[in-house]
Amino acid sequence: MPELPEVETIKRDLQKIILGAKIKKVCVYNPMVIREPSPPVFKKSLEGLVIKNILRRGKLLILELSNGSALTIHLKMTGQLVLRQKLSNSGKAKNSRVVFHLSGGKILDFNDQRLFGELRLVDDWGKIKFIQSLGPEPFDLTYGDFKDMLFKKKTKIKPLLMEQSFIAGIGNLYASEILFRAKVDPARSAQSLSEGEKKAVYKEIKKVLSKAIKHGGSSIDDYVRLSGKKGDYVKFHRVYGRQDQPCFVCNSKIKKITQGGRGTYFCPKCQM
DNA sequence: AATGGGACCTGCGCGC
DNA sequence: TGCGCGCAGGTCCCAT
Repeated sequence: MPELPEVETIKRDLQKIILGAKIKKVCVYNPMVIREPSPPVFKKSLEGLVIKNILRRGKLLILELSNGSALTIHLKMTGQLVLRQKLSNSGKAKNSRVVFHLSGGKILDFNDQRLFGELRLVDDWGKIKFIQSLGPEPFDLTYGDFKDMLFKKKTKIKPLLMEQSFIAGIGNLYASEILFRAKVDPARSAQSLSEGEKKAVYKEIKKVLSKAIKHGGSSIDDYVRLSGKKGDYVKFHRVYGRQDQPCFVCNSKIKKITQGGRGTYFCPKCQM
């Protein structure tokens, strides 16, 4: 499940491999993932453009193109961007939805089992509603900002960390991991955190995300890097996916609860 | 403002 | 072996 570290990893991989490449041909195998414009216009407009810049905002990838437009890619749950050496006779892999044939013989495959992923071609990516609704990037955040943002927030801290309009880029997995390391109960009301706890959460947001980026993200389920290789951060997970297993710190059983329809993992002793 | 639910999808693992 | 079910979680949307 791609969150900020996974998307950032893909962004950096893309910068090394496809920056400056020309989009020669676009093959659409499932038009459902193209949100705008219509799939035929999407395909026709993209062909011939050069990839000038590659950015990330929250969990969204942004490819700026030579005519000033931008291709945005949201991987949602199961989306993958994979560089293929070659494809089978059908021209696609199992879940290829859109395949970009680039100059230099590079093939970029947008693969997405569950079809939640979204591609858009827009004139001005700053005007995308989703972008405008995003909160600050975690790495741009000062502690003063963060403290102000928590002020009078009654919401539980864990769902709050996942709210993209609050902070951009944190999803279900990293929210649990951050709170474990900060020793904060995920069910606590955000405004009830002590100064020390707020500071701990703030610090762990940056620490966990940057370490995860350093290790190429977390490959559980579908996420892979551009090369098809897995991200390495799973070995640092302390709570995510570990219900009923012993806490690495105190040996208590890790618990799983549901918050806002999502699984939350935590240690009932370390995070009292 | 906060919270809960459903919707969008598919494949997997479970129990029977 | 096979069927049906619940579950995974990013985001939007609606209801309370």
